[in-house]
Amino acid sequence: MAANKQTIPSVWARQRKRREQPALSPERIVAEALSLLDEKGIDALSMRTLGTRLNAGATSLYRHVANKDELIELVVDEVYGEVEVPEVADPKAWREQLAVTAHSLRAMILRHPWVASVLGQVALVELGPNLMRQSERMLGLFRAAGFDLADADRANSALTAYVVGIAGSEASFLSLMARSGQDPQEWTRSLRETAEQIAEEQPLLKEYYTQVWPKGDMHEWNDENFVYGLDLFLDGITVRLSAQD
Amino acid sequence: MAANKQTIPSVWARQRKRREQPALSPERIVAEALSLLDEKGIDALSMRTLGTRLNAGATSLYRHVANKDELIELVVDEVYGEVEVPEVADPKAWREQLAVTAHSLRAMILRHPWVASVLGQVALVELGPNLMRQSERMLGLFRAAGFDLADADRANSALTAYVVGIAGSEASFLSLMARSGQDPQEWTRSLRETAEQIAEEQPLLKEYYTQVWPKGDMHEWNDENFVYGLDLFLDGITVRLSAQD
DNA sequence: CGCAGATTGCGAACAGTGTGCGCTATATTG
DNA sequence: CAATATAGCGCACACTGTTCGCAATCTGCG
Repeated sequence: MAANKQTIPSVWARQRKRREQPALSPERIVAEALSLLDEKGIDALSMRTLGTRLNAGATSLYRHVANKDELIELVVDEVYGEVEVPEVADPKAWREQLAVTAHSLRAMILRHPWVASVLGQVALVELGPNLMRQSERMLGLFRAAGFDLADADRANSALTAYVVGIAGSEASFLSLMARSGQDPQEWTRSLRETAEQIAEEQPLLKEYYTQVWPKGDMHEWNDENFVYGLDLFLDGITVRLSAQD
Repeated sequence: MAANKQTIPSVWARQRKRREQPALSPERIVAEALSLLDEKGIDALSMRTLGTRLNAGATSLYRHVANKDELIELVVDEVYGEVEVPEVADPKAWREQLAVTAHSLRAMILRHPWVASVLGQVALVELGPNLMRQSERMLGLFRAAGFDLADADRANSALTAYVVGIAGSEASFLSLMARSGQDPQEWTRSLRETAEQIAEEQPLLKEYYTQVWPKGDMHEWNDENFVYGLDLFLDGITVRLSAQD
C-alpha cells in the first residue's frame, strides 16, 4: 500500500537537473569549498551547506571526494598553487628570490586565514601536485645558493616553518576578528589595557605593552616583524654558506 | 498524574555522590581533559566523554568552564607551563639558554601532539599565566643578549614561530600515526615509494626521496633537522647582535 | 540549631554534524 | 534498443556543543 509514496511528487519535477548545470566534479567542489572558506571561515564549511551552494545534496559530494578531510587536503593544495616560487635564474640572487618566496607564502596564508586552523591537522602530506611543484623549486633555489640536497631540504624546512608559524599566528588573529566582528584597532587597545593590568609581576611584559605594542594599525607592525625575522633567517643562511667553503 | 516519575527511583540512591569525590573544579576538569587528549588525541575530546571520565554529566562542566574553546585555551596554557625557560644568569650564555628553551618547547609539543591542531584556532591569546611567565623570561634572555625590548620581541616571535612551525609538523605526523595505527617505519617506506613514482617531473624531489629521505628511524632525522634550523637562527641572531655595535 | 539564598549537578531537548546504505534516474556502451 | 555503470539523493544513525529548568546540596546569617 502506497509503495510509490515518494515517486509521485517527483513525477512532476522530472527530466530536470541533469544538464542545467555543469554537473558535479572534484574541481567544482574544491572551487566552491574554497570560496565558502574565504567568505565565511572554517566553521562554516559543512558538507550540507557546501552541497546547497552547488545545488546538490550533501551526500552527492561523496561520489567525488572520499570524505571531508580529503576535501580539505585538496583545497589546501589548491591554495598552495597560488604561491609564487621564482624559477632559479641568477644563482647570486638567491637571497632576494627566497625573500620573494617567503613573502608570497605569507601573503597566501593571509588571503586564506582558515589555512592556519587546518595546517596542524592535515598532516602536511606533501604529495599534492602544487605543493610538489613548489617544493621542487624551493629546493632548486637553495641548491643554487650553494647547499647540497640534504642541507637544502633542512634549510627549506626551517624557512617554511618560520613563515608558516608567524603567518599562521597572524592569520588566526584575522580569523578571530572576522568571527567576533570586532574592530582590530579597538581590539589591540583593549588587549593592551588588560595585559598591562595582568602583567603586574612581569616588568618586561608590562613595559612591552605600554611602550612597544602598536597604538595604531597592525598591518605595518606585522609586516615589519615578518621581514625582521626573515632577515634573521637569511643572515643565518649566509653564515652557513660562507662557513661551508 | 505520575508527576514524581523521576524522583521515585532516586530515593534509593540518594545521599550519595556529593562528597564521594573531590567535586568538580576547573583544575580537575583541565587535568582530566589533558590526560584524555594525551591518551586519545583531539578527536576524542568531547564534553560528554570528558564528563563521563569525571563521573559527571556533560552539562555539569559548564558550571566551571564557559565553553569548549575556553577549556582548550586553559589546557593549552597548562602545557605551556611545562616549558622550561632558564632564568637569565650569565648574559654570555644566551645562545645556550635560547637553545635549551627551544628544545624544551619542542619537547612539550611532541609530548602533546594534539596542540598542533589547536594552535591555529586558539588565537594565541597571550594572557594565560604560564604563557606570560614564559614570555617574560624569553624577553629577558634576548635582552641579556643585547637586544632592546622591541627587537627582543621580534626575535622572540621569530624563534617561537620557527619552533612551533617545525615541531607542529612533526606532531601532526605523530598524530597521524596514532590515528591510523600504522607503523612509522612502514609509513616512511611507502611514502618514499609513492613519492618517487609521483615525482616523475621533479628531478630534485625524486633524488631527495631516493637519496636523502630516511630509511630507518625518523627520530634522529627529526632531531638533526631541528638543531640545523635552530643553529641557522641563532647564527642570524649573532650577526644581528654584532652588526648593531 | 534552622532556615533563606546561592551554588552545583544533571536530564531532556535542540539544532547541527559527517557519513553509510539503498533506491532511482540518467549516461554509456554493445 | 537493451544491459550495465554511474551520479545524485533521501533517509537514518550516532554523535556533537550547548541551553534551560528543576532538584539536591552547600553557605552564611539569625
